[in-house]
This record gives sequence, C-alpha cells and structure tokens, in this order.
Amino acid sequence: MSKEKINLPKTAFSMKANLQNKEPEILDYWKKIDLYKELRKSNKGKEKFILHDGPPYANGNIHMGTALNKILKDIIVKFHQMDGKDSVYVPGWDCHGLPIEWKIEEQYKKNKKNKNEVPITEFRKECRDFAQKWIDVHKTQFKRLGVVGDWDNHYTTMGFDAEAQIVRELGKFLKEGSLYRGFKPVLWSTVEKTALADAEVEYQDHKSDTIYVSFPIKKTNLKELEGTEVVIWTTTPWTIPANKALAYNEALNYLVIQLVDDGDFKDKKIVVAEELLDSVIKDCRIKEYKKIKKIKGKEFKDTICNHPFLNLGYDYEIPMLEARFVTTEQGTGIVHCAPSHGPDDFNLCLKHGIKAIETVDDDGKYTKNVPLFEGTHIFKSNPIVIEKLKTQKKLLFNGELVHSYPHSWRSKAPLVHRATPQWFISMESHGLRKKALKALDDTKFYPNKGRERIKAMIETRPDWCVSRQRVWGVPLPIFVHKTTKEILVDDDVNENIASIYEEEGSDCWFSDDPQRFLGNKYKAKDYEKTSDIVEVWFDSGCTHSFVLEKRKDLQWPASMYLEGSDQHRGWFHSSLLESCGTRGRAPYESILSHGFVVDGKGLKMSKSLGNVIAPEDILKKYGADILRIWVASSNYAEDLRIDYSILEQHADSYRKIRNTFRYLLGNLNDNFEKIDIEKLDLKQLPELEQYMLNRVYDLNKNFNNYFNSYDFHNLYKELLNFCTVDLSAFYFDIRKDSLYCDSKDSKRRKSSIIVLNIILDSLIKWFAPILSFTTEEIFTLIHKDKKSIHLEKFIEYPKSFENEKLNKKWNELKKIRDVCNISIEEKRTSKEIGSSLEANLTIKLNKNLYAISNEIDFSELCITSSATVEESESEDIIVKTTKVEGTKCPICWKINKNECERHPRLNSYTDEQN
RNA sequence: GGGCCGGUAGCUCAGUUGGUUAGAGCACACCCUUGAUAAGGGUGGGGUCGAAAGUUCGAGUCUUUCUCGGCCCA
Repeated sequence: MSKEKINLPKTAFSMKANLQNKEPEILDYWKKIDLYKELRKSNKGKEKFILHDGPPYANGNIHMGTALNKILKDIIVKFHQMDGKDSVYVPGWDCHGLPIEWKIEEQYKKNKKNKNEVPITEFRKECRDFAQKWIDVHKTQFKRLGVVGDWDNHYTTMGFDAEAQIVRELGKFLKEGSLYRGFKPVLWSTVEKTALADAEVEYQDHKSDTIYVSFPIKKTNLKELEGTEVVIWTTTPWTIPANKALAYNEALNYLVIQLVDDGDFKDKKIVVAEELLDSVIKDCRIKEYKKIKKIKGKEFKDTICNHPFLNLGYDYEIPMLEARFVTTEQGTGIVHCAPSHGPDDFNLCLKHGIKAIETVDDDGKYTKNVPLFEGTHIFKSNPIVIEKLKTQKKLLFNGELVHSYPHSWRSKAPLVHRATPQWFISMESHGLRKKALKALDDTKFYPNKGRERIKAMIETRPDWCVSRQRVWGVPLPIFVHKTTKEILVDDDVNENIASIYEEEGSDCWFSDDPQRFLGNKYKAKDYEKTSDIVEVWFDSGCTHSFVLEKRKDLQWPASMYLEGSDQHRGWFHSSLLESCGTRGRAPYESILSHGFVVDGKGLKMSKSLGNVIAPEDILKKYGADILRIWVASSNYAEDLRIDYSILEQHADSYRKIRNTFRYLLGNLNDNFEKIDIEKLDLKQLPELEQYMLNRVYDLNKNFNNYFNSYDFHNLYKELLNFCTVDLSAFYFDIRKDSLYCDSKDSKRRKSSIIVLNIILDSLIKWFAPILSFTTEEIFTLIHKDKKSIHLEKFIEYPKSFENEKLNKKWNELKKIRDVCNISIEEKRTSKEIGSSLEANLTIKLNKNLYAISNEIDFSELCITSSATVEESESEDIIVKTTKVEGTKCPICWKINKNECERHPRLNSYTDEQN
C-alpha cells in the first residue's frame, strides 16, 4: 500500500527554525504593519498597564544584563497586553553624567585639546551627540531582541522637556525648604581650584608629616579613664584645627598606660589600642611605661574629650564615637575626625548630628571658622600645628612617612579632602524618610525580599546630596543673595528657567546673562548664580514626572518598575525619594527586581576570566527566541547563570516545542479552524479528548496563577512539560493512529482535529510573550486575515472543560499504561518483539480499576495491536505481554488474526478514502 | 570589613506549617521505530540536599560556625 492512502501530516512550517535569518524578516514585518500602533489601537480605552522603563546609560554596547532586563520587561508587557490591558511601553535613556563627560575628555586628550579652552556649551554639545549616537545603537540592538515599544517616541533625561521638569521638581524641594546648602568633603585640588572625580585621581607616593596627638578626657563613665589622654595618629596635621570628634572601635581592647620618661608626658596616663601598643611605643621612642588598666572599646561610650588647642580658643567638646572603620592596621586604634576633611569622618559625624562646615576656601586657605589659622594655607600650616601642639604639651611624637596619596591626574598636585558648599535634600526636615518607608510598605515587591533591602538603605541613608561640580548635566537652578546669603525662592523665577529650558535646553545657563533667568523682579548683580549641576540620580529619579505624568498615553503612578537588584540603591531609590518628597508616595505600584547574569559556575562575567557572552553572540548562534527562553526559564529572583551548555539545553527545548507545533500544523495541514469552545458539546467527544481539554483547562489555571505572580520559570516549565509529557509522549502518540489511518469523516478523527485546533490556538497564545518570533511565524501561516499574534487575547475556557472526576480516572488509567509499557519493554529487551504493535496485552486489574476500565481500549492507549482486561483478586496491576499472531494491516500496521476491521476489502479501500 | 541574598541530580527548576525509600523536564545510557524522520516512542542509571556542629523521637526544611558565590556599601 502506498502512503497516499493515509493522512500523513503536511505543513509549510519547517523543522529547522533558522531563527538567525527568520527573525529579522519578522522584524521587518512588524515594522511594515506598525505593530506598536496596532497594539495601541487594539486595546484602546482598556485598563492600562504601565511598565515604566528604567533608562539605561547611553554608553557602550548592550550586554547580557541589559538584554535580560529588556526581554523580561517585554515578556511582562506582552502578557498584560494579551490579558486585555493597554500595556504601554516607552523606552528611555539616561544621558547626563560623568562617564560620558569623561569619554569626551579622553577624546580631547588624544587630540591634544584642552577642555578649559573650549566653551562649555560646545563641550556639552559633544556630550549630547555622544549620548545620541549610543541611543541609536541601543535601539537597534533592543529591537533585535524582539522588544516591542514606542521606539519612535522614546524619552531621554537630556530632552528639553526633561531638563525643564527637573528644574520644576527641584523648585518644589526649594519651596518646601527641604533643599538646603551644606558642606561636604570632596577631593579638591588647590592648584586647579576644582573638585575632582574619582576617575581623575592618580595615586602616587607622597611624603607626609605624621603626628601622635593627645586629647585629654573631659567626661567619662569609667573611673579608670579620668585624668587620662586619648592618643591619635594622623598624616595630615593641618586637619587638627578642624577636629570635631574621635572614633573608636567597640570590638577592640584598649590599654591605659602611664609614661615614666622625662619630657612633656612624664607621669601622664594615655590610652591606645592594646594591639597597637608595641608599635606606638616603638614609633614614639618610649623607653619606660607602666600598664595601668585594660578596658573594652565599648566602655568609651559617652566619653567626651577636650581639643588639644582648648586653651587657644578651641573650647568645644570632642565626643568619642563608635565606628567600624577604625582598624588596627596602623595608628593608635583611635582616629581623629574632621568632618570637613574626610568622607568617613563626614558620615560618622553626620550620623551623630555634627555637620561639616567650611574650614578651607577654594585656594586652600583656612576660613574665619578656624581660630588662629584664618588665612593660612593648609600646605604651610603643618609646622605651625606641630609647634602649637608642642607648646600645649599635646604632641607625643612627630615624624615623616612616605605613602600612597591622591594626586590630580592633570596637574599632579597633591589633593585634599575639603568640605565644599553642596546642596542637600533633607531626609528629616519634612519627614521624607518616614514618607519613603511608608511608601515601601504600600508597594508590591517581586521577589518580596526586595522590600527589606531598600528599606534598610532608606532607614540609614544620610541627606541626599544633589549637587555636582561637573559640566554635563542639568544646571542647578539656584540663586543665592550675595550679601544676605539667602536662597532665592520664587515660583516665577523657577518657572521662567523651566520654560526657557523647555524651549532651548539648559546650555544657556552657562552662556546667557543671569538676568534673563531672574526676570524683572530681581537684579542679577545682587545674586550669585550656582555653577553646579544636578546629580544624575536626581535626573533619573524624575522620569516619573516628565514621562509618566506628561505623556497622554501613560499614567502616574507606574504599574511597575523593573530593574536589576543593584537599583535598590539606584533608580528605585532615587525615584522613591523624589516622588515621596514632591508627591507623598512612590511613583510605582510594584517593583520587580532581577539578579545578575553570571557564568555557568555562578561567577561574574569578566574579560580576565574569559567567560563573557555577548547577546550578539547568542543571536548569531541561536536567535532571539532562544535567548528569550533562557530569560523565561531562569529564576530571576537569584543570579542567572548562562553558558553555552545551558543555552544548548534551551535550544533543545525549543526544538521540542517547535516540533510540537509542527505536529499540530501537519495534522491540520496548516488549515486552522477556530473552534467555538463555548458551543462545543463535550459529551460528543471521546473521553481521551475530554481529558485533554480538561488538561488544557487546568494548565490555563496554573498559567494564570504563575503569570499573576510573575513566576515565569515555573510557567515555562509547565508549558514545556505539557508539550513533552501530555502531548508528544501521550496524546499525539496515541492519536497518530486515528489521525493517519481513520477515514476523514470518522467521528474519532474529527474529534481529535477539534482538539488539535484548540491546543494549537492555546499553545500559540501561551507561548507568544516568550517565543515572540516563532509564534508570529506560526500565526501568520495559519491566519491570512489577521495581522499578528501579539494583537490576540488569551483564551477564556468554559468551565465545562473542567472535569475533575475524569481527570482522576485518567490518572489511574495512565498508571495502568505505565505498567503496560514496562511489560512491553521486557519483551522488547528479550528481542521477542520490536514495535509495540507486535504486542498483545493481558491486563489484570483489581475491582476498582477494572470498573473504570470499562469501555477503555488499552490497545489504543498503549499503541498495541490488541489488549484484553480481566478482573483479578490481586491489588497489583498485572500485565502480561505476548507476541501478537496474525497479519499486519498494510494501512494501520496493526496485526490481526482476521481481516483488519477498519481497513477491510483492501482493494476497494482506495475509493473509500477519496 | 559591614548589610542583604543564595548554594537540592550534568543543566533548568519543584520540594507546602520539620515526618514514610528527596521530585519533574532536559541531558545521558540502552532498546524500539522509520507514516512528526537532522523527528517520534519506551525503559533505565544519576543527588543525602555547599561543609561541620547543634536542637529534635525525626531536618533539604530550625539554630550556630565555616566555606563558596552574587549585589550594595566601606
């Protein structure tokens, strides 16, 4: 008999995916039909789902982390769209900031150009062009991943509308009074009279003066400390006049010793860390001393000292504060803190309410805030400080030390930490911290642990420093009165600046007459215009205001922010503070955070380890749908591993899924027929078909649960298992016989075709958000009258599909089938039979199983030629396999003793078929 | 160094309030099929749950320490 006589599958859907070539074609197609516009049209007026894009920095090619982020966003956006919402996605970019500024400066260096000789506006234009260039590159790369969004109307933080709105947002803090001017230490070059960023700092050896200084204890809870002096060691004697506190470590032990040697310290009692005693003794050339008492670090609590210059006008209290940064590497185990001259010192003091003040001016000279030293240059004051300490009998020893020290990369001059005027948003003055913490309680977190992470940061973070001494950013729109030093707060001025920016961008701040911004109410000569720019985190923290609020297609707050877990400190954080400060609540209803991409062993990717995989490599080798499977199947709550063996596994799964579709399409001959599932009379279908529809119903229920909790890796696993276990190894395998060999008008075959149509329709939709390209390929193949799978909605299944009783029954039948398979396998191993069609089954069942097996054809279920069922006393399922006798039907290959019931009169069968 | 999180078969993941021989799919091995065919089916072998100690009648599941890894901070 020839093959034309049976219904073999036939489809135009190829087995080989060829995604590398196919996907770009589909991208062209989406462009042609303007998919994004169609999506908006199709769900217009429906409830919105707004996933607000966290802007990536417009610099460099995308990497696995960005690819993961964008694909995950796209999957979620597509799910909600198919769930019937108007799911709008507007991509954005973060453009201001040091890395770009730095890149342009590097180019200058290469071309021997001097940044300081170039007008600021010209420099900023180059930064702007640079950012724009990378936005275009990113866009192409993101689209290639299958990400659908409003690419033609993206947002940026350097857009004029953004710059204007950032000014307005700052105005709100200014008006409220929570934005204040304070001081904070930054690395400063007294030669160039400018602050330096970390990237501009070089470390070189430098010879410093070192001093051991004693601070007499004024007040203490511990009797043994009365009348003693705490000793510190420092390499910057000039910071002693700025001392405001001392730091100790509560985990260390300290010793009180009494010095015996002649000199300023004869018979004095001093305190140092036990571990450092030997080095102090050696360093300070102490010949004789007595150990008086050992004390624990924590006993320093509430101790107050006097400044060594107490008698010279430094009559304020010096508290001892606990700090973990105090170590026993060198020094005395007690650290002198000048909040104006060190980041550690600054933070520790800030925590205890001691603010930094301006102690040194731009030129490096002490200000009037420093008694005795006003006007002296800090680099000339070490000998003076040492001299004064000596006269006050507070200098235990002084020497010199060569050590690694920060220098300016440009002038090579040594740098200092110097408190400079900065602008802060207070966490406390208007209850910002409290509001932010409350807002987090009102936010949903996926995974839930994210909430604790960001909360811990908000609870302890200091005031937000929003000013930077850089060029590439939004200029801080603040005027300070020259004589009264009062900050100008006036809505009209703020709005005036904003509307100017809205028209022409913020470059004009640097080039135009300040009077233009002040308007007529104030005189430019009375005011000092700030030259700082706004911290970039404030920029991106404002996206909710200039994107969500301003765009008509979006809404505030966002349904979701979705970023890597590092953004708990970044964008999640800055957006929260900005929004709570200006609007009293978070700009998002939920946060989804994902882990980092690591290699197959769980190590981070690095050039030196050679374990870096670029998205581009994966696209070339496998295609975007494989990458999307990797995203969907990985647990984003933790770090995501990737290497080629992992990808290979997903490529295998993809082939399985693809072949599942191919079987469906083949047996339908690519003629999909939409089944009216509401009207379908299930009772007219065989039980197997009813059971499969019940499986579809159950799966859909799980699908919805997983989707609603954004649990994609379990969702994907469920879908994949359905393809392999329920379809390929069970339903498809069983129904092959009917689909191929029953006549086309057979009721059984027709029933199966109905179910195949339903399954195809279901699978293509379930998979669409993940396998965006492949499902589109299938969809366009079977729907000549529709545009895209992504315009479809998920199917709602009638409750009638659910049949728990049938489900239980068939689970039992499957167990019997398993035993049959084991029995068949025995005969196969012993070479008695090959194909299962050579087997005849004798199945013995207990009373209950026998009862449910009534009218069940196990030869159909187990794909054998014959099977008989008997009732038995034994509880166990007993199956005996024998080789079936008879002749093989040339049509269905079943072996019969007599003529094949389905295919009798072989000679005339041909006519019947046609 | 600190804060947070994680380490279950080769891989991706399940393991509910601690309770019988730790599960699934893939991969692997062997066999079958050649009418889903660079496909399909069947059977089977793999973990003692990062390590150690402890609590408990009983721990992958609780506690402590250690170790490895990740993010953030210093």
